[in-house]
Amino acid sequence: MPFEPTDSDDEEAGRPSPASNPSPNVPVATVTRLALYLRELQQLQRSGQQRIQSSAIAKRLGLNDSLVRRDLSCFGQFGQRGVGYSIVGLTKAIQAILGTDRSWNVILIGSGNLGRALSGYRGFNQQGFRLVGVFDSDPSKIGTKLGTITVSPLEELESTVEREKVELAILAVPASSAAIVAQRLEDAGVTGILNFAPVTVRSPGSGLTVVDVDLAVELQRLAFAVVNSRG
Amino acid sequence: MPFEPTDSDDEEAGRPSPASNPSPNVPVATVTRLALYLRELQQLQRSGQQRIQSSAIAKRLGLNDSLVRRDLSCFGQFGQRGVGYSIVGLTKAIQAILGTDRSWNVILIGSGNLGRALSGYRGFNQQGFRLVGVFDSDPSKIGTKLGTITVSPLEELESTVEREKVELAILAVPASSAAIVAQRLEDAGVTGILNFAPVTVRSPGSGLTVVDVDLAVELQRLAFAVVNSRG
DNA sequence: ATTAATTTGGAACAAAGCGTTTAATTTACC
DNA sequence: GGTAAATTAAACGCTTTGTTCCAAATTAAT
Repeated sequence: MPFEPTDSDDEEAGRPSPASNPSPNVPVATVTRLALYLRELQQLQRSGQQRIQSSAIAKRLGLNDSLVRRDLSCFGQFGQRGVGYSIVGLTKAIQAILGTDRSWNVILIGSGNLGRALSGYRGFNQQGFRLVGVFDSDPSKIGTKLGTITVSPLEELESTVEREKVELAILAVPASSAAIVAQRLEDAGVTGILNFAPVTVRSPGSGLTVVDVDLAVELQRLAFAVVNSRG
Repeated sequence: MPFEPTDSDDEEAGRPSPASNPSPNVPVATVTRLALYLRELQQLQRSGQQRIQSSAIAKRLGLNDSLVRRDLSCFGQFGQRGVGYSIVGLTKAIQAILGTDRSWNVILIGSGNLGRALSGYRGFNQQGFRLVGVFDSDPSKIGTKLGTITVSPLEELESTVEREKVELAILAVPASSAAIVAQRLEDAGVTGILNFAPVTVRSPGSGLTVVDVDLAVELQRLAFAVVNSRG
């Protein structure tokens, strides 16, 4: 009987940290893996396959089958017992979970080396992220083209955010100006920042969400892992 | 009495996963934070400051003081009671922990948009990572300059790794060729790969360490966090 | 039809990681 | 000397994470 309500989560309550975790039931690690499942599924879809089992997904990523199922069952029932998952169905389901079943308007701040590379990154477009503006404060950069997009002066940031309903921004500016630009982005109404600047761009309790990617930190993590693996 | 031996870790033993975690006592999150502490310390050092307290480091990163101290005390005693930490001393200590107290020879595979951006990234050099080669399979790229380095044909990969004692590689090639190149890197003797290709480059149980950075995945995580924050 | 095999769903369990708190120790300053 | 400040180290509890186990559902075969 599948008629029991699924609100078994307030059975033993106890939420000491009400604002710390955005969505209580979902582990952070699950979200990251979901994106990886999506990557594999899209690859399978291109190969023409129709159905897939949790065990096959797990094998491709070196995980346990039940972990895959548990990750998915956090959000609903997407599979068919005895059969498996429809690849297109599961793809759409995961996209809906991640919020990439629609298009996101994104702007890029900083047209240096990294900014130029990011503007041309195909993965963004393929996952529904639409680059609608590139900004820089350097006058010599303004007016130059990055692919099909022309670099605009930083002054036009606010107006573009409003006009294009921009929600996400990619921050690829020097560390020295990152904090100021982040504040302007927040004030302009941007709700999410992918921050490549090697500084802390912390939201002071606001609704701003920041995901940090520090390339030097990643290399340091690699160095540590290498040093501590042989021994 | 501070004379008790500090091997309290085998008191209740139980290591069901012997090869999964390189260094048992150190949480992964600690390593990541260590790199962030280092970032802040280097910034402080440039400002000419001599000493720092754990509470000040914590405040800069939005953390708890005791977490900073506990992270550090995983590896030894670097502070002075009643005083705090010497900035230069702690900087060197963290570098020693991370393995960046020496120079690492690094090669870059792939001279596309992302590869070009990474080759010019100052953060790598500042942390002791020395780029000693850039490789590409595209004949039209070979011979072109990335900063001071000339792009070499992929065929020379193995000889360069041996000659320059290369330990780390940055993989910035298309997904389709990532697995093959990764295998070649491992065979050549590279022990660590920073992988930007959106595919699983898993070591089949070898000594190879891989750190993945998938830019699309990061944006998807951001989208999820944004969607699930307002509610 | 009925049975057997496969596969998901979901609860229960166990362990590890993580962060905070508390007490003890050392240093600096008055 | 005594007090305040700051690190250490251990202990505690909570959260998170991954696995195991069993029930439910579908397909295929007998």
